[in-house]
Amino acid sequence: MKPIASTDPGPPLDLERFLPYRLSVVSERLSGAIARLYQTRFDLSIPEWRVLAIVGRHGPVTATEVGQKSQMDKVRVSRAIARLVAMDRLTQTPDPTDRRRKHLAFTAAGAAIHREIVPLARAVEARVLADLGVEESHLDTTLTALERTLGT
Amino acid sequence: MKPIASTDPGPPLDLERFLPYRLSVVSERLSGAIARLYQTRFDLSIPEWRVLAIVGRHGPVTATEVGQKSQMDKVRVSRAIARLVAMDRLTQTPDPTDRRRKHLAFTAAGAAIHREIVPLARAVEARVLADLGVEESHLDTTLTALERTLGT
DNA sequence: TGTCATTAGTTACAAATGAAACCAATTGCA
DNA sequence: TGCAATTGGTTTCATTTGTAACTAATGACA
Repeated sequence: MKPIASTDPGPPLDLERFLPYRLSVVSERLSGAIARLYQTRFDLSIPEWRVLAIVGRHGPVTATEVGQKSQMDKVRVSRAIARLVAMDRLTQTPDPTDRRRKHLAFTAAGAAIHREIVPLARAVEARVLADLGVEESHLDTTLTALERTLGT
Repeated sequence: MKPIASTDPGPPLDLERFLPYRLSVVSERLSGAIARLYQTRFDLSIPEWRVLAIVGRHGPVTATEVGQKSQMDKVRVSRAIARLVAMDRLTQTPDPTDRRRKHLAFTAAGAAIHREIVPLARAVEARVLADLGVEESHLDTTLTALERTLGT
């Protein structure tokens, strides 16, 4: 009988079986693939993509709202917006009742890009889900559970 | 009957329901929490942590092997190792048969840290899994499936 | 009203990251 | 052998990111 000291590290930890590591690798792969796709095809970064998605889904919004809905901090949001405005994909119109806020809306070019990227995103997602096979059904509930325990 | 043009974007895309986004947010949260933990307690970054885990699990290894086993590119590995060596947590001994390679091993300090961080990592993982409840059982198979389709 | 605290958004600075160039050692092969 | 191609690992440079400080505008409340 081997006594177990309270600091006994136990068996060595297998990185390949460690949940946070696996999650990170998988997420990194998927995001990376999508990032390359949008980068080469639309000169669009992931943060910029998220901003477009939020504007497309929720209409004219402020930077703060974008941040809340996209889980990005305000600096990242600010920079993504700045670039989208510079590329003439978004317009900023000051809120008359609070001149700190600016409402974001698509330009024609922005709307056009949005119309292109949404189906593309769906297609990528659909392909992954199809490849997943039977596990596909569990994925949503598993992610929901993770979001719950990690406090979205 | 509305005809559907081939470019019809369909309903606006909900970021909160978009798989790559959800995966990224969840992974980011978990990794972030762990990163802060290791940073404040051991002055250890995630890449450094991964290197220690690999050395602890696979014994003396080279930088290239670390890269393969931890899914990190060689630059990140090189820098993590450099810092671990500078902090006297790892030793590098040149391979006599190939003087480009250096075998990495723990110093006493490195081994001590490794003994501390592994149980801590397990504890974090265990807490998440416990919080997951019934979904816990699906998580592993779901991740395995994702790894398969995304090509680990 | 006047002032202090808060909020929206930007900027400045430092750290992390990756692509590409790089050096040194080894291998393949004429 | 000798030389080109490859491999292990590091460095350089540009880009991305986050923290903290900042400006401007609004709100709270004496």
